[in-house]
Amino acid sequence: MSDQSIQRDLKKGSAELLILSLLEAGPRHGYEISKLIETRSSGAVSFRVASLYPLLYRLEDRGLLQGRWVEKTGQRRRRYYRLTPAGRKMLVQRRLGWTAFVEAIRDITETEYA
Amino acid sequence: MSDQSIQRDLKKGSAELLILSLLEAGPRHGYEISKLIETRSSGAVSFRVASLYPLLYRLEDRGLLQGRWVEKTGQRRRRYYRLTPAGRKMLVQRRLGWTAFVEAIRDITETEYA
DNA sequence: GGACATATATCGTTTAACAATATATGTCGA
DNA sequence: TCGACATATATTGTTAAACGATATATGTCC
Repeated sequence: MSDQSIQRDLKKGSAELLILSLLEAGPRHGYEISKLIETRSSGAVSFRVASLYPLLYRLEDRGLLQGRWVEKTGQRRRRYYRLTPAGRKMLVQRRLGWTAFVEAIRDITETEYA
Repeated sequence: MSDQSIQRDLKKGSAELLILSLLEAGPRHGYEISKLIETRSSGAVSFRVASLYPLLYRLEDRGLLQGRWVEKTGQRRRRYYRLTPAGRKMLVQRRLGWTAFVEAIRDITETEYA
């Protein structure tokens, strides 16, 4: 397992939390979400389009997001997503789950020599 | 994506860190590692045997662990694994990578209303 | 008009955790 | 003695999420 695939696997469980969090403050479109993830993490984390767009579709299918096409002159068409009430509830759950998981990893991995 | 599969995916990138960490202090066998993960995390994290044993084989194949069969009367045979020098180096990398990842997630997801 | 950022779409590949199942031994109580 | 349970390792096939690659299309800037 390369460092790269570790990074890939690390992302698997956290992607949903990332998207929901970024939509908490208001609607955003896919490309914007992608760039936010990169810039806020200083490049440490990024999602490829072949991961991000299907993830948005899944979240919409599950009723956590609602998408809306917006077309303006001088811009490519964009699909803006906003959190549904169910999405907000799930965000709360995902934050709790992530915190608990990080704590569990710390409990397991902290050195015994400390 | 169910809560259960999220938990599954969360584990994907962290399993290697867990194993390497638990072998830092000395050799352990697979079943022991499995129980340690459960007890130290108070049941929050556990790996099934169909995940754990193949992972140990992969780590040994990659030269990060070295396994040794130990048979004692009054006990089932056990395979004890210890960290190789390469495994210790990898452990350092995995700790750094995990910390960086957790920080990145925090940077991306922290609420904008704070 | 050429390079690059913006913006979305999708096929096929990879791979790690797991459910299920199997084998085998030791312990403890009824 | 027999059944239940913990200990201990092994393996087959399934599932699902990120990604590489590729595609389409528009806006900007030199």
